[in-house]
Amino acid sequence: MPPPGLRERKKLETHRTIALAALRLIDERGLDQVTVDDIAAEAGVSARTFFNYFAVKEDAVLLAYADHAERAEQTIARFVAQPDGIDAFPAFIATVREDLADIERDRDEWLTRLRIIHGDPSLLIRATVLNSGSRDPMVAAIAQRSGTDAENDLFPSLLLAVAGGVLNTSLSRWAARNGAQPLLEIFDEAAAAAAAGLPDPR
Amino acid sequence: MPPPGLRERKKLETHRTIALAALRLIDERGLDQVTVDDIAAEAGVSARTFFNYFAVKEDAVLLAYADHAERAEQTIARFVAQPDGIDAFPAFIATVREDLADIERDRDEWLTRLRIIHGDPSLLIRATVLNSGSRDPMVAAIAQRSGTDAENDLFPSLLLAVAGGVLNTSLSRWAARNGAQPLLEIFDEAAAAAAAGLPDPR
DNA sequence: CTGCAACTTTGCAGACTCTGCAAGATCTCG
DNA sequence: CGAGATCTTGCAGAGTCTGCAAAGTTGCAG
Repeated sequence: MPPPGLRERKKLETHRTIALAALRLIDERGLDQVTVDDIAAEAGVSARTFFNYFAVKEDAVLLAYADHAERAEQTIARFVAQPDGIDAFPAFIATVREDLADIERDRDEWLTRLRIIHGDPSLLIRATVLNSGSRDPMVAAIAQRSGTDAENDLFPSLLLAVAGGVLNTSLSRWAARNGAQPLLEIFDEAAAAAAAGLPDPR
Repeated sequence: MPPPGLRERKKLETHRTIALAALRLIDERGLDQVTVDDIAAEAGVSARTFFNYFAVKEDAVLLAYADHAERAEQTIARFVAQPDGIDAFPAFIATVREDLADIERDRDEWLTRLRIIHGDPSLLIRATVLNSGSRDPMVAAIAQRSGTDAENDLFPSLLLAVAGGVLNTSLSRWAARNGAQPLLEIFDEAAAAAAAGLPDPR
């Protein structure tokens, strides 16, 4: 692929500028106390331009990067490339685990984002919706790897749902502790418990 | 508790009338093609009254009954009353399983509702959020039963998240098959797979 | 470096969602 | 029956989000 031109770079930059402006303002005042006009002004664009980048206000908090779809594709590719001989669930967990590094990298930004989400469940809703775009391809990839059928077998969808639960619980706990405990450590514990079928801890 | 008076009954009836009107119109035309005014007119109330019952338009599709909170309390109570000697996860699954009977009872209504939700993921978001109200009490109940700590242990939150995944996957599959396969059958299969730690099916 | 095509930003008009408030209607209960 | 509580309604207004067309930028070929 050719190197991205100025136009492309400007677009990514504008996206990020708006997203960070939204994150900052909403963290300070709360979602309801920040209007689209506020965010646009803070980011130095018109309100109309805001909506060229984000379909709804909430998305500005959630879509940190413009290349959301590409990232999902890459995650799927890495999942497919996991070594043979591993069951689909641990393979999927291992794949997601790799993505957590991105989050640890922008640690404070993500802690802020998660704090905001925790404070306003309507954002949580939106986060689920955003992931739903990559849902079907993921289910298809899981089906292929596990030799099941995405339409007829429960397994692929269930695996994705459970893995999502593991991820969400981990992120939420990590944020609740304000990052004090390493995200990977929490995630590993959660994944192990799920893989064991959630027996009562003794 | 005293028998509910006329006022109380009217309120429940209005709630249900609006909810069913919304379900019908949105099933026909799609969420975006139905305004609050449409729903209010169909239900025979003013638009302002609509908002006295539902905070946002989407809730009219999702809140079939006005006694949402009470039902959640009852579910928790039934969970706490599950026989001793069972681990928290199977006990929770058994509790949720009992609630599925309510859904099978209003079968067509629920199939419609799930079809609408499937067509518009933003509703799925909202459904998650609505459950978030009963989240903390549920987590607390799970913590108590499993002898863990809701704040410090990952187990209770994780259990709830995984069980939610099992439920959502089951409902979604049931709706995808348009009710052809019994919901309980699907749910049992999903619960068994999760309890086994999601091994690859052979 | 010019000029055109493609794309982005912007303002504006307008539909729609949702809230606060106060008046009027309806229910409860003594 | 009558006072008080509760519910419904209309209205004004803030805010979200979309379509459209004008104006500004960028990419690229000549």
